[in-house]
Amino acid sequence: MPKISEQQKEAVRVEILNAAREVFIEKGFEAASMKEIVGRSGKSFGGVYMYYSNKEGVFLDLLRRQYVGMSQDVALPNPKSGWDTFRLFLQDQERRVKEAGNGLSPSMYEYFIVGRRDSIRRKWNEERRQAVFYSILGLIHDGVKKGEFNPSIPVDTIIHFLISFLEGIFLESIITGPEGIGIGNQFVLLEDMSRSILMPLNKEESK
Amino acid sequence: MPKISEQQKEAVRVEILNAAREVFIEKGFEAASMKEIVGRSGKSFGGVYMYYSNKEGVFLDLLRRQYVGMSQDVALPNPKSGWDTFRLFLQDQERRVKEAGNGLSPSMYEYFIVGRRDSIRRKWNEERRQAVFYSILGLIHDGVKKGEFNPSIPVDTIIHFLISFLEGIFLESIITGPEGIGIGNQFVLLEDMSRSILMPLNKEESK
Amino acid sequence: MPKISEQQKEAVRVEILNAAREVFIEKGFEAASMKEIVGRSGKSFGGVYMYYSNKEGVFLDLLRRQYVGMSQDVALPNPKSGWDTFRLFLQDQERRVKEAGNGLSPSMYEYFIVGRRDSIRRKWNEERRQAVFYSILGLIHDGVKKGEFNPSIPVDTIIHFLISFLEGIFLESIITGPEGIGIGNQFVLLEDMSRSILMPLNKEESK
Amino acid sequence: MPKISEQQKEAVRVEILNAAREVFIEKGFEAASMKEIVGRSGKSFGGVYMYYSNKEGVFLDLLRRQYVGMSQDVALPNPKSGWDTFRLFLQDQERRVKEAGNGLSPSMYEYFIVGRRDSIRRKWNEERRQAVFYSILGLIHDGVKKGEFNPSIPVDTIIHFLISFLEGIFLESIITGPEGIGIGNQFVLLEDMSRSILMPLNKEESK
DNA sequence: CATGAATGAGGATTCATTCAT
DNA sequence: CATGAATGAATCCTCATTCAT
Repeated sequence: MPKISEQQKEAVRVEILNAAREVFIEKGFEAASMKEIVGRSGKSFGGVYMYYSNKEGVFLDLLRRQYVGMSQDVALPNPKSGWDTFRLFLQDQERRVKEAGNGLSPSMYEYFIVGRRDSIRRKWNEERRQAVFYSILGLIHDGVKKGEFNPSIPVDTIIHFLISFLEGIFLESIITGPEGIGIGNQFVLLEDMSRSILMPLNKEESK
Repeated sequence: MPKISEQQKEAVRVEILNAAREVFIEKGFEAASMKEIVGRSGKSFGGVYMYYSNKEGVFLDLLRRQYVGMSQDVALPNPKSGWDTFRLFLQDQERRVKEAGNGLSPSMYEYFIVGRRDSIRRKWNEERRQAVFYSILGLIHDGVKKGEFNPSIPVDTIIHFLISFLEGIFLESIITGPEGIGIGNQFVLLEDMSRSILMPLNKEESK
Repeated sequence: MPKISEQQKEAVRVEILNAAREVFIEKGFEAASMKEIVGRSGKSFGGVYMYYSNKEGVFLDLLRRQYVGMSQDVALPNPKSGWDTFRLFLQDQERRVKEAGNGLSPSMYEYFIVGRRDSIRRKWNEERRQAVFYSILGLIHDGVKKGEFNPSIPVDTIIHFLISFLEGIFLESIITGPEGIGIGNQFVLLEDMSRSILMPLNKEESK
Repeated sequence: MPKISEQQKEAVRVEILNAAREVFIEKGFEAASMKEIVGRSGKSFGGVYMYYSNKEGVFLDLLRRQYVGMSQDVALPNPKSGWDTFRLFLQDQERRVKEAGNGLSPSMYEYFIVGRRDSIRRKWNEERRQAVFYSILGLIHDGVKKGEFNPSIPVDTIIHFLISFLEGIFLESIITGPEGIGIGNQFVLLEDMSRSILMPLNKEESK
């Protein structure tokens, strides 16, 4: 018979994670200290280590929850047109890009860059990448099924390109700042390109 | 009257930087230790600290020289057509992307991400970004001057977009690895897009 | 009126001790963790601490039971000749020596060595030593009573010597391993010596 | 050009080792803390770690120096009779046994017992054992060469037996204390036995 | 100019024991 | 009686930088 319920455990985890998120956001992964996470969480060292076996464990739970959240957003059934859904996705990304510097993304990039040769970190990154890949794939399939999209080039390439661009503009927003890189204009251009790639028929129709 | 000439000083700096590059590439910025840099350079602590006031100084000199090198490549006068030059630029980038994980880029991203709120690091990043920005701007101006390019959208936006994409694919190559992200295909798509944006008249001419 | 009978209590103790023995054998006394003992016993921290007030308590109960077991073996009435009984004792020791590294002995030696200045541990060691001393004393007295033994030197000295040798060969078996120290030959030599000390008359008789 | 001479380095090492010896003797290997060694040595953490890479390194240097010292004692050329030399060896051991509890031996036994499954520690123990083995072997060979000794049983077995006994009486002296185990009498008995094994001719002569 | 020994605060993590439930 | 979550001091070790020589 557990002494505290799963709900209570979850509540404790959330307390720890909230403290940890603050610290990781302020300091990054490496420079974040367990002492500070422990202090801000109002717990003791032993208390935190009961829930997570090390700093990396705390960080990965934070990442995992973030991506679960994101996937659920996308996974919602949607009655809109394929293109409208795709545009909503882009708008959502634009919004996220603008506040990229204030969230967990910087720590995450640091974590994956520094740990690029560590097999465990690579696996986590792979999962994250797959999640994004399949999210976009779903959007495109949706548009294709609805007869709206007729991609003129392999879908794989389109998605890889989109991911590269999105990762890049995230990174730019983080290190250069959201101002001065014309985020809005970049997304307008991205939308135009996406339209002409996914719906090349429009052009033919306009002939 | 200095006891050793500027040339000798430069030679020492190069020795230090060569050692430092190795260490930064292997360990990243934060995890690189001055002890190892000192050891590999064959110098003493005091010796290294005579030329650079701290680890950051070593790293920044390394970055600076790398970007000076890159800018000079691009700044060479060139007799080719504007589009050919632009394509060469893209090909050069593609090549760099493929070996991004083995160079200084990972350390650099780590450095700028972690230090995104540090004004000194921001300034350095700004310079690096400007260098790339003006390189591309030069390429486009060249094409425009030669009557080949007729950008359909503001040049600023084009460049910001290119930079985002390039930063993104660099990052992907670093953390996910150069295989499995279809670098070649992404660059083909990028070339197509660049052509249709920079030389939209071609389409009309082809009508 | 106790809620659980003494038998039930004993059963719980045995469960705890079985788990504890495993852990102490694997890790030694200091490195053994209560967490692991608790885990393997299938009990809770509170449960274990109800029966033993600390790690030392668990360990000492384990030792105590082991020596009670040993003493009982020896204390059995025996109809054999004094010398045969003595030889059986040596053979039993030889067998134990060969598997010394896999039992509780290493932890025990660790415990008594590290705690050599602790009066409580000294007292326990004294008891253990007395138990062995009187076991051997019994064997010799038996032989003397039966008219077989006629020790040429003080019995005390004989026993101290025997104990030293046995402790030493145990220790050697533990730290150097049972192979390569010629355990069998050592015991043959010990037997020869014992015979010539305990039964010096034989020689004279053989004249 | 080293900043400090090898002699100065050695002096620092000796300072550290003196402090470490005290701490190891008082607390044992595991319980000794680097903090205390650092404190007593009058050095800083970094200072100590410049000379030894970890606690084990300090301890092993201490052991090594002790055994080098012992071997040198024995290695001295000696003009005495073989038996006199052997007796001196036994007397030397007796003296050491009496003060075993106050030296490094307890920590050493702890270290080798706890680490009996660690290949590095085993190797060190093997070396220590070999050193003792060959010391005794030298003594016996000396006596044989001088025509005094004529061992009635294999020399290997004699030495293994001697080592077992010596290890055992050391251990007894440590955990039970030098009083009450009749060290003097044990050594008298050992000497008698050794004589009758190494010089069995005496008996025949006495016939 | 050059050396490299020395500093010491700070890092993550462990674990026997307690006590509110 | 029994639970097991929580405590927090203590562990070893690292490393950028300084400064006496």
